[in-house]
Amino acid sequence: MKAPSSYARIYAVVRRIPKGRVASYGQVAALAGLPGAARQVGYAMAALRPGARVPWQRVVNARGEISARGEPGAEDLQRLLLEREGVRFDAAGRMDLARHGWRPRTRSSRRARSK
DNA sequence: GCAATGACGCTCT
DNA sequence: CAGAGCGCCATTG
Repeated sequence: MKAPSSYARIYAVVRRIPKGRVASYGQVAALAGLPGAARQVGYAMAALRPGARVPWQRVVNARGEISARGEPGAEDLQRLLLEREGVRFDAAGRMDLARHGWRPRTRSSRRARSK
Protein backbone atom coordinates (compact mmCIF):
# COMPACT_ATOMS: atom_id res chain seq x y z
CA MET A 1 0.00 0.00 0.00
CA LYS A 2 1.13 3.35 -0.66
CA ALA A 3 1.99 5.19 2.47
CA PRO A 4 -0.08 8.35 2.47
CA SER A 5 1.76 11.57 3.01
CA SER A 6 1.77 12.95 6.50
CA TYR A 7 -0.24 15.79 5.09
CA ALA A 8 -3.23 13.52 4.61
CA ARG A 9 -3.17 12.69 8.31
CA ILE A 10 -2.82 16.33 9.21
CA TYR A 11 -5.80 17.25 7.08
CA ALA A 12 -7.80 14.44 8.66
CA VAL A 13 -7.10 15.80 12.12
CA VAL A 14 -7.93 19.36 11.14
CA ARG A 15 -11.20 18.12 9.71
CA ARG A 16 -12.03 16.71 13.12
CA ILE A 17 -11.81 20.09 14.82
CA PRO A 18 -15.31 21.10 15.89
CA LYS A 19 -16.75 24.39 14.79
CA GLY A 20 -16.12 27.25 17.16
CA ARG A 21 -12.95 25.62 18.47
CA VAL A 22 -9.32 25.99 17.52
CA ALA A 23 -6.31 23.69 17.78
CA SER A 24 -2.65 24.56 17.86
CA TYR A 25 -0.23 23.32 15.22
CA GLY A 26 1.61 21.25 17.80
CA GLN A 27 -1.58 19.64 18.91
CA VAL A 28 -2.64 18.79 15.40
CA ALA A 29 0.81 17.39 14.73
CA ALA A 30 0.67 15.19 17.81
CA LEU A 31 -2.80 13.93 16.91
CA ALA A 32 -1.61 13.28 13.39
CA GLY A 33 1.15 11.10 14.75
CA LEU A 34 3.90 13.64 14.21
CA PRO A 35 4.85 14.94 17.65
CA GLY A 36 7.09 17.93 17.38
CA ALA A 37 6.36 18.46 13.74
CA ALA A 38 4.26 21.56 14.30
CA ARG A 39 6.05 23.30 11.47
CA GLN A 40 5.02 20.70 9.02
CA VAL A 41 1.40 21.28 9.97
CA GLY A 42 1.73 24.89 8.98
CA TYR A 43 3.56 23.81 5.89
CA ALA A 44 0.75 21.42 5.03
CA MET A 45 -1.77 24.22 5.45
CA ALA A 46 0.25 26.37 3.11
CA ALA A 47 0.22 23.55 0.61
CA LEU A 48 -3.52 23.21 1.09
CA ARG A 49 -5.36 23.70 -2.09
CA PRO A 50 -8.34 25.98 -2.57
CA GLY A 51 -11.46 23.88 -2.55
CA ALA A 52 -10.21 21.37 -0.01
CA ARG A 53 -12.79 20.92 2.72
CA VAL A 54 -10.31 21.54 5.49
CA PRO A 55 -11.09 24.11 8.18
CA TRP A 56 -7.51 25.39 8.19
CA GLN A 57 -8.85 28.50 9.82
CA ARG A 58 -9.26 26.59 13.07
CA VAL A 59 -5.56 25.93 13.24
CA VAL A 60 -3.59 28.56 15.11
CA ASN A 61 -0.30 28.69 16.98
CA ALA A 62 0.16 27.72 20.62
CA ARG A 63 -0.18 31.33 21.68
CA GLY A 64 -3.76 31.44 20.45
CA GLU A 65 -2.79 33.86 17.74
CA ILE A 66 -3.03 33.69 13.99
CA SER A 67 0.33 33.10 12.42
CA ALA A 68 1.48 35.36 9.65
CA ARG A 69 1.96 33.85 6.24
CA GLY A 70 3.36 35.07 2.95
CA GLU A 71 0.05 36.34 1.72
CA PRO A 72 -1.17 39.58 3.30
CA GLY A 73 -4.87 39.61 4.02
CA ALA A 74 -5.13 35.89 4.67
CA GLU A 75 -4.74 36.46 8.40
CA ASP A 76 -7.65 38.83 8.34
CA LEU A 77 -9.67 36.24 6.48
CA GLN A 78 -8.89 33.57 9.03
CA ARG A 79 -9.86 35.86 11.86
CA LEU A 80 -13.10 36.74 10.11
CA LEU A 81 -13.98 33.09 9.59
CA LEU A 82 -13.26 32.31 13.23
CA GLU A 83 -15.30 35.21 14.50
CA ARG A 84 -18.07 33.97 12.28
CA GLU A 85 -17.95 30.70 14.20
CA GLY A 86 -18.19 32.45 17.53
CA VAL A 87 -14.54 32.73 18.42
CA ARG A 88 -13.75 35.96 20.21
CA PHE A 89 -10.53 37.90 19.89
CA ASP A 90 -9.03 40.31 22.35
CA ALA A 91 -7.48 43.69 21.66
CA ALA A 92 -4.17 41.97 21.00
CA GLY A 93 -5.77 39.87 18.29
CA ARG A 94 -5.45 36.72 20.35
CA MET A 95 -8.08 34.22 21.43
CA ASP A 96 -8.45 32.37 24.68
CA LEU A 97 -7.27 28.81 24.13
CA ALA A 98 -8.69 27.88 27.51
CA ARG A 99 -12.09 28.76 26.12
CA HIS A 100 -11.86 27.99 22.41
CA GLY A 101 -9.05 25.47 22.53
CA TRP A 102 -10.08 22.07 21.21
CA ARG A 103 -9.70 19.26 23.72
CA PRO A 104 -10.29 15.83 22.21
CA ARG A 105 -10.85 13.19 24.87
CA THR A 106 -10.46 15.60 27.63
CA ARG A 107 -10.30 14.29 31.09
CA SER A 108 -12.03 16.95 33.02
CA SER A 109 -14.88 17.80 30.85
CA ARG A 110 -17.08 15.62 32.87
CA ARG A 111 -18.85 18.56 34.45
CA ALA A 112 -18.45 22.19 34.23
CA ARG A 113 -18.60 22.94 30.57
CA SER A 114 -20.37 25.37 28.57
CA LYS A 115 -20.02 28.64 30.15
C1' DG B 1 21.22 12.13 -1.29
C1' DC B 2 22.41 16.74 0.75
C1' DA B 3 21.08 21.46 1.84
C1' DA B 4 17.62 24.96 2.55
C1' DT B 5 13.01 26.26 3.68
C1' DG B 6 8.97 26.87 6.75
C1' DA B 7 1.00 29.23 8.59
C1' DC B 8 5.82 26.41 14.96
C1' DG B 9 7.15 25.48 20.10
C1' DC B 10 9.59 26.15 24.20
C1' DT B 11 13.02 28.53 27.27
C1' DC B 12 15.68 32.32 28.67
C1' DT B 13 16.46 37.33 29.10
C1' DC C 1 4.03 40.38 29.97
C1' DA C 2 6.97 40.97 25.66
C1' DG C 3 10.83 39.98 22.68
C1' DA C 4 14.67 37.15 20.85
C1' DG C 5 17.15 32.69 20.00
C1' DC C 6 17.65 27.73 19.30
C1' DG C 7 15.60 23.23 18.18
C1' DC C 8 12.54 19.70 15.59
C1' DC C 9 10.73 17.38 11.55
C1' DA C 10 8.82 16.64 6.83
C1' DT C 11 8.72 18.43 2.08
C1' DT C 12 10.93 20.55 -1.88
C1' DG C 13 14.87 21.98 -5.03
